[in-house]
Amino acid sequence: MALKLDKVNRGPHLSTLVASSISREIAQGRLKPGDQLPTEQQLATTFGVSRNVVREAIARLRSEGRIWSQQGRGAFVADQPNATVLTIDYEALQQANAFQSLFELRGILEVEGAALAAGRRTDSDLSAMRDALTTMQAAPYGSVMWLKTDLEFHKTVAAATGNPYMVQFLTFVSERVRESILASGNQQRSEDLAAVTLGEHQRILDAIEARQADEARDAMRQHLHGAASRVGLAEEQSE
Amino acid sequence: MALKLDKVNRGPHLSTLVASSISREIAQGRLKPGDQLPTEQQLATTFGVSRNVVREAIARLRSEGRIWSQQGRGAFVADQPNATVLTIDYEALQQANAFQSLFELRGILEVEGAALAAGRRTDSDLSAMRDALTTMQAAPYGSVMWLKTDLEFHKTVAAATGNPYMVQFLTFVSERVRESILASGNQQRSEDLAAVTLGEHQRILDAIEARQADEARDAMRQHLHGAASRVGLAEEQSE
DNA sequence: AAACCAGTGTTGTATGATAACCATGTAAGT
DNA sequence: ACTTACATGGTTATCATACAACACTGGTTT
Repeated sequence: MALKLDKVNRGPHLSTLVASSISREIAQGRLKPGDQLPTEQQLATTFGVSRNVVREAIARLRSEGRIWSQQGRGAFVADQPNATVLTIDYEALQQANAFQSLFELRGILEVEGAALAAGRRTDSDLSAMRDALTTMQAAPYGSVMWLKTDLEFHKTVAAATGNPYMVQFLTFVSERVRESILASGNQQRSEDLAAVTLGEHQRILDAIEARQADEARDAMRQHLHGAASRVGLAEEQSE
Repeated sequence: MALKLDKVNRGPHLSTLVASSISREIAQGRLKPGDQLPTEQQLATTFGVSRNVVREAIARLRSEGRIWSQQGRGAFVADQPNATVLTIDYEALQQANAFQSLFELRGILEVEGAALAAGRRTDSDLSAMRDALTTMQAAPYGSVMWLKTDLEFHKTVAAATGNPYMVQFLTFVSERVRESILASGNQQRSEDLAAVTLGEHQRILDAIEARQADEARDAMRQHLHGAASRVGLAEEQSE
């Protein structure tokens, strides 16, 4: 059975392909809330897979709250999607403007988070941030270890806000952003950039240590601005 | 009159039970990151279900990023959970400080979103916001319709940013916040409050129409401040 | 010692069958 | 006329089995 779907190589599981395909139908409005999906048998034949695979895809979509199903009736598109879960489509992020939007959202959270952190940080928060910074200094610029500790530093800043959801959301968004950066692979390597980045981090740390919210906000904003250009984001937003 | 019998007697699917059971094992540390899960066959026999059901449960957990599996090797507990999906525990939100944290996060997104909207809104964005405001005027304060259009207004503001993720995140967070408010049920009813709330909305709308970002930010901040007190949030944050 | 190779276990997929359930129509009973 | 019971077809939920693809292991050969 040669599957002649879109050559989406993401995830070698057929159920993943089927799930994202149905999900796309919903997102693009070809399947509206309340609509009944084709029967599992029909889906199986149209996708050229077994009914079992379709069921795994359905189970996934159901757990994401996108559809609901009832025995003897069928499967239907849920009225309010994302009822309990928030997901970000990996493939959609490959488009530049989508990535830029997510980066912007991350920026808002980071910048305001830094300001909050400046007002609330404890001494243990501070030492955690320092630790992350020193380990980042040891790692070579652009390496996996470097990126990891970079994210760790930002996470410690978020943690200093004392707002657990801030940590959760920021981690989630940053993770998606990092994935896209790694996938696109346009990461310049240079020791100069390492020093610049570390300096920006240091400035954030200093501001938070001094409990200066505005300065922290500004430092974070500048850091993200620098990070955007380093990654090759146009950033032609008017202000 | 048919009374509301056990509506959920219709047991959740077996795959859901299996999935949550495995999920609990992970959450409670009996299955640590990196650990290999029992084989599908073993899980099937221990749970007393078919291997097919186990596979649907696995598919679900895999989509949630909790586990990963490889053909010929087995399934393993993922190092970092919540890789692709973001969830918010409904139970945890019942605690006041958790709710307050989520409200704070929502505030950041709303306030900065309003500022962005002021810089980017189109005329159609503006008319959508006006429509939401007029329908809200017609609904009685505190009614379901009122809450719905209230959320709709905020969604139109988010849409005016042109950032789809802003809409997605804000909708998700606001939905959780609204659920908690409805559950707690401490919603005072008063015509005065309706007028006040509508006035706040109007001010936001005017600022966005005039493309004044700072004013929009301030108006939204004040609106949320008012909404917080109306819901009975202490809000003793220092600034 | 390194490369090859067969065997075994596991996941991924396909296929068929059965039970539970829903919706609808029709006949029987009141 | 109205309700109840039954029959029928369609759908999901679940089970069972079989095969293909892949990973790992250990022995054999080179």
